[in-house]
Amino acid sequence: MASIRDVAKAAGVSLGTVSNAINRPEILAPRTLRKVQKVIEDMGFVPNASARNLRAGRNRVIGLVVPDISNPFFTDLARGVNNAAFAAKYVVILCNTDESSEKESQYLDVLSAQNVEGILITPARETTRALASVTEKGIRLALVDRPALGLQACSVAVNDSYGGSLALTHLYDLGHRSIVLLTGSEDIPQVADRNAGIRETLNEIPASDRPNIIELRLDSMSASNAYSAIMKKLESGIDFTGVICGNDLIALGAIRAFREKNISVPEDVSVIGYDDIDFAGSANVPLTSISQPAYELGYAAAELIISECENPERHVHQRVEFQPRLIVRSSTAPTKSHRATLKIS
Amino acid sequence: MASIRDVAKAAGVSLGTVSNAINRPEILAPRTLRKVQKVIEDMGFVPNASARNLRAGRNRVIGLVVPDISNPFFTDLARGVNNAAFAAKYVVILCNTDESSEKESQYLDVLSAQNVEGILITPARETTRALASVTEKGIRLALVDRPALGLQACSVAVNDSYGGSLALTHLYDLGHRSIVLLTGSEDIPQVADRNAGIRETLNEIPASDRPNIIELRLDSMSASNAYSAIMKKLESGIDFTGVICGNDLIALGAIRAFREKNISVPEDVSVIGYDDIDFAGSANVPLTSISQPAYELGYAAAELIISECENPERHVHQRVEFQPRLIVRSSTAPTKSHRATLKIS
DNA sequence: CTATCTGCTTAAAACGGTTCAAGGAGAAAT
DNA sequence: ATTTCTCCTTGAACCGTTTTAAGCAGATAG
Repeated sequence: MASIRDVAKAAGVSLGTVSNAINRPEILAPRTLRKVQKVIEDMGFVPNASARNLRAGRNRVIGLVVPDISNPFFTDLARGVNNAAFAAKYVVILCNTDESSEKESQYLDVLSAQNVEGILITPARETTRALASVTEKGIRLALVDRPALGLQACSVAVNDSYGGSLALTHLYDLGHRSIVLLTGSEDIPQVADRNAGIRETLNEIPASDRPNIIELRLDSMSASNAYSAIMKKLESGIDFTGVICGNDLIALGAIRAFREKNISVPEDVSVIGYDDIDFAGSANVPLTSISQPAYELGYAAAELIISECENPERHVHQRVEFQPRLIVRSSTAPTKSHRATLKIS
Repeated sequence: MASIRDVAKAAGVSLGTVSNAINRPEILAPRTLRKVQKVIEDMGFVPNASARNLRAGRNRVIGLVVPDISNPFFTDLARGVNNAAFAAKYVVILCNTDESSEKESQYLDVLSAQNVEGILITPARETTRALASVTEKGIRLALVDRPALGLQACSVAVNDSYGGSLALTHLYDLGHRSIVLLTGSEDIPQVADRNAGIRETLNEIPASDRPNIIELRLDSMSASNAYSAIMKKLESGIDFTGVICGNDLIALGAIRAFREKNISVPEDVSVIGYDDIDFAGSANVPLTSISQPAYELGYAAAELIISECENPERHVHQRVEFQPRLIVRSSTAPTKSHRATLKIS
């Protein structure tokens, strides 16, 4: 590998001049500059990033730590991060923790050893300790889809509570007054927040008109689990007209169960998903869902941390919040009685 | 940030000894080792990777360049790469090229500036030139899901031709003799290979019994495109009993069209997908599909390149090929006439 | 003709590690 | 008591850059 010295020798200048040609071309005499640039070109010289980083203390690398890259939400997020980074000539190290906080803390060590300038993370649990030690090492942090619990850091999030509210309001407006809430464990902050949003919205409704909520918890938020849960629930008859699902796969699993029992969606039961995955619109019953701007989330987070890295002194930590959007498709409809009232009025 | 010198001072030893404590603990006297380790622990010292890399010429970083991380195939692949890397204490820089060969070559430059030890890549097009220049810089290369076109490099691939053959054979065995091939552009090597496999298998069948293939090309391999294509095809009646799809989304789109036209899957038409995405088994009609071991592919590729990095002299380039598997679910069945013959015999 | 200024270029000192030849301190052998 | 060994530890060189202070030459001014 050619080094800056080789270039200097070949160009007949000192090594400092070559460095200037690369980093501050404007201070060189035009003739010298051209001469050096030609040699660099000819030799295919690429400055060694390690040496550069060692000296300058910067390396244009950020880390992205996510719990599950297979989840389309995080895949989109990662795309956003990557594109924002690419635009700023940064590079991102992807760390997938498989929801394990042990792996997470190991990855944090690796990233700090790699000297990354910043870390974007969706912490598995309340990993505040490990995170604090990262910031102590001077690595900037931005929390994605989690609040910055007392940490000096930026954060980017989706308003999950509002997302829950959106779902409930939609079904409420369609006349649904008995609704199954088919979701995962409240250990997952997003789930907890959405449920909180649902309850809050519920309380704003006059008690007389307040929908009845039937909570069904799944161990794992998969289609097959949802299918079984609904099948079991249907054994004791059907005492609801709407289902709010923790994600789209759950919704699809539920719909499969309904179809099998000859319960029509949305005529008999309305089903609303969450995440608006790619396939939601092409599903057998195109799915009404809550869309999360995952790509934008990632893009914004990366921009935020990169601007902090470029301009540490002028940076102020901020909290960016994105709003989820209700995407209405064909899996939700007014209840029969609601349709009747609509006709009357 | 604490440096190795600070540790040395605090522990009352020389800086070389600290280095040895980290890299070759076995040569230190146990007492010294413990003393140094304690100080390292207390100070939370993490060696600076840039300095280390600068000196040692190694940094335990590999790059992964994929055309589309949103594609579940590449997502799984990335998970495999990440896990294999993690196990070997390597770290991976993820580069998503959005199928653009310009972005790809820019990423290759960035990676070589970052001094990565190796690059795993699924080249967008025939990018041989840019790749050759990468190997010249001493960066090791492994091709993923593409043959190593004359390059000195390892490669890891899935036998796509065999995958196509599997699909055709499955339908053939079920008695299908008129089959729609609903796929994307043959510019995509995988598509081309699968189709080649199909044609090859076709030619091995006696002409008298050879299925008729109706090729339908989609601009983009999405569910909605597939839906429209099938709807249009059905306008001119139904002259086929089976559909081989370029991927699972296509299959799901096709099934939606059939359902809408009251054509039953698999009674009237058998549909087979490709990729065996996560959701395939939970779909409304659980999908028969060809499963690609994407995770294993990634894992193997990463292992391969890491072993090459660790042991350059002892390494011989190899070509690893994985076989796709047929996963039979409920979207394929014997044709009516075939069922009849089965009953007779 | 000397003094001052301007505009480039250069030499040398970091940056934070790894590695290796050389040194030192005990223990064992003579 | 001296020599020889063994086992650790040490100091210094080096990796490839960036950066800064100093140097040099030519131009302008006095």
